[in-house]
Amino acid sequence: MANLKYSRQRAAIKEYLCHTTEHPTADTVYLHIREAYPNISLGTVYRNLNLLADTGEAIKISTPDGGDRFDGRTDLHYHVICRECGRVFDLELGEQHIRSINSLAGQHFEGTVDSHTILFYGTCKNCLDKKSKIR
Amino acid sequence: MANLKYSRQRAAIKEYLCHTTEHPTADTVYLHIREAYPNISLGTVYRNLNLLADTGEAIKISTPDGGDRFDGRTDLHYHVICRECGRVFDLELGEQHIRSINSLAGQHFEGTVDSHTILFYGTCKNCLDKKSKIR
DNA sequence: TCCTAAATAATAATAGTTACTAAAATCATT
DNA sequence: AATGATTTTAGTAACTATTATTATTTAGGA
Repeated sequence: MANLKYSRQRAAIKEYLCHTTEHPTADTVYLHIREAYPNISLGTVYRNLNLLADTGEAIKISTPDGGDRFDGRTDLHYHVICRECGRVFDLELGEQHIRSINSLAGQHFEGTVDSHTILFYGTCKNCLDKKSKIR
Repeated sequence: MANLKYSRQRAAIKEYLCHTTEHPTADTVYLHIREAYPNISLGTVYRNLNLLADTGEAIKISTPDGGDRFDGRTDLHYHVICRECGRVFDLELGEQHIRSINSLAGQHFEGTVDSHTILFYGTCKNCLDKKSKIR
């Protein structure tokens, strides 16, 4: 499965993902990496993002609107989408909660459950502050 | 918001969604409704599915691979995707669990959390049986 | 340095979905 | 039942996100 060769482009993409918390889309990654590698192609970005997701070096987050987003943080955690600004935030509940949600689900399903993703919806601190200023 | 006029096509789509548990994609709905309304167009299906989702008469489920799926069951519940066959199943944990997951998340987030969706991954009973026969 | 496999940029192609428009259907009012 | 304002439709074009193709370049072991 892993006949991977080093590439500057992939290294730059991983580097970027690991140092941002904005959960960028492929296109956002593309626009960013482009500053250092002006001829990088969008296809290369997609291929490497999927590669990183396959090797567990990144996480792909499916959101209902807009394209998929990517996260360089790979420990088990969840995400909150702010309904106001659309930004995606990390949310950590702790492994014991994650496991208990899985087993709870397993008890209610005629089969096995081994993992899950949760997408929370709400309003981020920033947008709450903005709203309270208007009132 | 609601200047809705009746349409046979929308009624048929809702009827179908309410009587199936297969969580069809827009295309699957299209192929089905076509049997009764051979000239219905895919655009009409999409428009009505989104309309039903907007009015709360159906739920739109975003899955990582393939198109969105729709569910005529509108009470709060979750979904399990079988990794083997790709089918989507309903899973009910009960309102108290749903609320407690929301409030737990709220405690770990600098903002407010008002809802969430969970997508569980596992293996359905059918596929477990098939696997055990092979061994 | 040479060679092979992998990665790239550029482009074409695909999937899923939304937008547009003239014609048809709905439905309240006559 | 006919009128008319509004919505919905079918058909089609357009768009967005993503994957596939391919000739060229690059990585890295022998």
